[in-house]
Amino acid sequence: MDAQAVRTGRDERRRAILEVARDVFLREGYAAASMSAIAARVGGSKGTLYNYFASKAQLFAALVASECASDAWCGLMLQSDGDDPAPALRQIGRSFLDFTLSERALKIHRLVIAECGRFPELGQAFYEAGPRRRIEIVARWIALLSERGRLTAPDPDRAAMQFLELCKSGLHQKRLWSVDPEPSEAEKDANVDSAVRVFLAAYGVADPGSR
Amino acid sequence: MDAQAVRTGRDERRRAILEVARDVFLREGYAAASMSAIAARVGGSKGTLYNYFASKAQLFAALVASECASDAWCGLMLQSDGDDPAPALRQIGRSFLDFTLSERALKIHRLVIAECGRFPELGQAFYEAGPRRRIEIVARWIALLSERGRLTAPDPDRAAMQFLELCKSGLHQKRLWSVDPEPSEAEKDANVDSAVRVFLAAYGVADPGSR
DNA sequence: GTCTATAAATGGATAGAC
DNA sequence: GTCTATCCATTTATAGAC
Repeated sequence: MDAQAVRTGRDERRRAILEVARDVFLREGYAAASMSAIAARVGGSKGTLYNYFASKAQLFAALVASECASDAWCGLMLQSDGDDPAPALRQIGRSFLDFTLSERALKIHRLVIAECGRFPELGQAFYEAGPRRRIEIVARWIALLSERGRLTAPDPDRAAMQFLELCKSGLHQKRLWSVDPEPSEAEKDANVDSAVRVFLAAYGVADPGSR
Repeated sequence: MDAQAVRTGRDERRRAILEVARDVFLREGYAAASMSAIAARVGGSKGTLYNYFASKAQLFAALVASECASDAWCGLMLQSDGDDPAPALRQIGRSFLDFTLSERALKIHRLVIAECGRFPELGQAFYEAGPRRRIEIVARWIALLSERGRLTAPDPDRAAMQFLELCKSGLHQKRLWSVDPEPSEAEKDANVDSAVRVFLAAYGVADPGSR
């Protein structure tokens, strides 16, 4: 149908605009990014751009919303649910760290934090879609293993938060403040290993068989 | 002397400008803040402003540098060095949390993170003056107690990072993303208490006498 | 040193031809 | 729907009187 073709054509261009807008906003920040620059990089004109998004603020909001909806924003691999918590924790921690230290995650992290004063609802939305979601996934897993008697975590939510923070410890801050270029694989592994050790010292069960 | 009087007059005005600049930059962000607004709020004119700082970027850099030099940026109370680690840890954690969750710390945190792409050396400077300095203070204390046999932390630096991250866990993120208005005293205490528990489970020494 | 006035550029947003 | 051309506000930064 023609209507359908027009619809998909419009959607495609809309997506193209959002893609370019993401690049420009992430690189320049909200205030410094200009609609002119975005229009130029999309290839069209400013008139067309304003036909798709009524204002700069709305374009920015749409961009952040689409980013929230993306599954990539979760960044958590949680497949192994065997009985031994240690290897599963290591895998969770490592996939979390890989995602959370990626250039893409860091940039959007910086941008939303910078602008959540101007757009409070975006900060909230991002927290729910990202950190909060990850905490809940890990908390459910911890609760499950607690029921099975492989962990003793009376407050799974808190334990999950603590574990993820332990995995980040140091590395995320350094990257966020652009001090280190990027941590090595060995550094990441060391962080996760130590996090698992600390976590299990507090929430593990005495298991003489595995020692 | 006249020269001295002129010098202090200049320095005083310079300080006044920096004070206003801090307010404006923290509230608006770098790009959105305008030299006109700063000049107006200082009381003088733009001409005068440019007499003290050659450009917007240099004013911003001077502002951040003065903030780095401020002792307030440390935010760590470390007085009790008795033999029992638990109460000392609680005090360290609580003073750290009070500072790091304060409106002032959060705002400058957001600002520097937002602009460290444009001003990489500022991110570095702030990391050294803030997080890094706190970690070192705590690490030295942990090393001391390890020597005394009250803790078993083979890597004091890592242990210090982990402890501070544990204290923040959850609260700092939520505040940074402007989700929660401000945590209650009870919430802060609960976070620190749990952090101390986890930390001592991993790095404490078996001490039957205190059980 | 400090002011007023202004230059020069760029920003978001819109009008109107096609 | 898309383009060109433009409006109007605002920006950084400077010139020149005092």
